[in-house]
Amino acid sequence: MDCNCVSDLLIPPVPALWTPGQSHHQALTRGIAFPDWAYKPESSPGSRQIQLWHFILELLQKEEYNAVIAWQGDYGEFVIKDPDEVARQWGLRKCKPHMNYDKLSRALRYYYNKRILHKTKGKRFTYKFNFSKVVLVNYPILDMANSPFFLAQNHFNGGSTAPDCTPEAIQSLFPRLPDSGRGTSLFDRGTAAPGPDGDKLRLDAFPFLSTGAPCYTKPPSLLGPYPRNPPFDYPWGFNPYLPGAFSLNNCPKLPPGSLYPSQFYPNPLQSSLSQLPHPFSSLLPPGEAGGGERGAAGQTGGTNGTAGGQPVRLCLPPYPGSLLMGRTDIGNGASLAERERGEANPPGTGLSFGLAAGTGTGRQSPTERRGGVKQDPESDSDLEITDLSDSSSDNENEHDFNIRKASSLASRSQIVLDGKKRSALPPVSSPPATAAPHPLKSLMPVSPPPLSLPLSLSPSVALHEKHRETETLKMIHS
DNA sequence: GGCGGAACGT
DNA sequence: ACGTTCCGCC
Repeated sequence: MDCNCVSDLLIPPVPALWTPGQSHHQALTRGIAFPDWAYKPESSPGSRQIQLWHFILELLQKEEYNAVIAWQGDYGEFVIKDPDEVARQWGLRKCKPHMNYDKLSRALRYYYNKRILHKTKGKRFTYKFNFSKVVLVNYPILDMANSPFFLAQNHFNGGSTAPDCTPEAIQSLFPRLPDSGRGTSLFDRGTAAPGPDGDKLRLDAFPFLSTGAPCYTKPPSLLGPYPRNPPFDYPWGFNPYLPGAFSLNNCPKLPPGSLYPSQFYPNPLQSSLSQLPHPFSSLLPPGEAGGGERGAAGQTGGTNGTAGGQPVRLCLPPYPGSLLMGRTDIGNGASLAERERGEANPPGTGLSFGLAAGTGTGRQSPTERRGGVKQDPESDSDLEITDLSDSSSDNENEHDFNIRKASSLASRSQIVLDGKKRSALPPVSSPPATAAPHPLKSLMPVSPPPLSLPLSLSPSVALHEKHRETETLKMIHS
């Protein structure tokens, strides 16, 4: 081919697996680590070209592109500050030298119908991700059943399995996992009629769940959450963005034998999403919702802020109310209100940030960076979204549910936060493991019992987790 | 700038 | 399917 603009740009010469003591630089400079399959050349069998929304997330995640594209405004909202540059980068990625913002934006507009994106009206070059969809579609497998988010989603779907959590959807998230290229499903689908029991997740198909290679023995959602600095704890223990647990932003070095064993492969998208903030932040009083950093930083070019005096990269979308509501972005309370007030977005209302992008050193402009090493997670997460409900119109039942659910969840999070304040969960740097109650577990009394699926990952781990769970419950109830 | 139809490519 | 390219319209 006369176009070599993909492989040499996208496939960084980095080890496929992140392990403690390995590839730290690569991982930490971007605050992420990618699974090996994420580095497959796009020309490799079974691979497909990166999708635009993923590329956008990728840019949003990169510190050096903050002047080009950045989270700004409402939750999931981002601004293309330099449309030409974004288009140029996209053209680079896709070997389309004549790409421009007009064309790119046409592609973005195609996402409207898919509910992946929508336009923030009245704000130039501003779009908004529908993270409830993105996240749900991309992270349904691990611990969703235990999360209020999942419950909410279920609720909205009449108690049936969330449509986006179908085996097909999950399969689509990992189209290039080792077996997928050979047509092996992630699911052992029963030969009988498909159904709730007919589809079993093939855990062994997930490299990060496998037991062969040195690897995290269980997904982070099953581990106790890696201790996060308040207010970034996820009360239900399942962070749909899967941040701190293995986000290298928060745990730059996973000590051997730590709560988080050696390696876990984050989904590249998840890595992007790992920078999302506390989902409940807007439900909490401002003082509890992240220090109010967002309001100041978010609208002022919004690339940086401070936390604890340390420079923190704020490349995060604001509060995911949509997640909480288990609805599309449009369906969440904040966005609904936002729409009603013409999408005006008062900054600083309950918006907070997670910490992201570790080093903060040596920022490069995209221009400086051109020709440099690029990476491409190139996840092929399909986002063909089947949203049974019309996101543009909330019926009263859903609205009512939203309110009830929100208050319920808010109180839950408050409980956890209160508990945290008193019990002083160890910070990120603290010795982990048994001392850290699992926020999800702490919610067990009000949550349905966990499905057996995740716990079956590893008997020993399951036992250990069970033990911890018991311990946690003791703590909570004492 | 933003939208979406249409034809087209891969 | 997912854009890319072009374009008329607002």
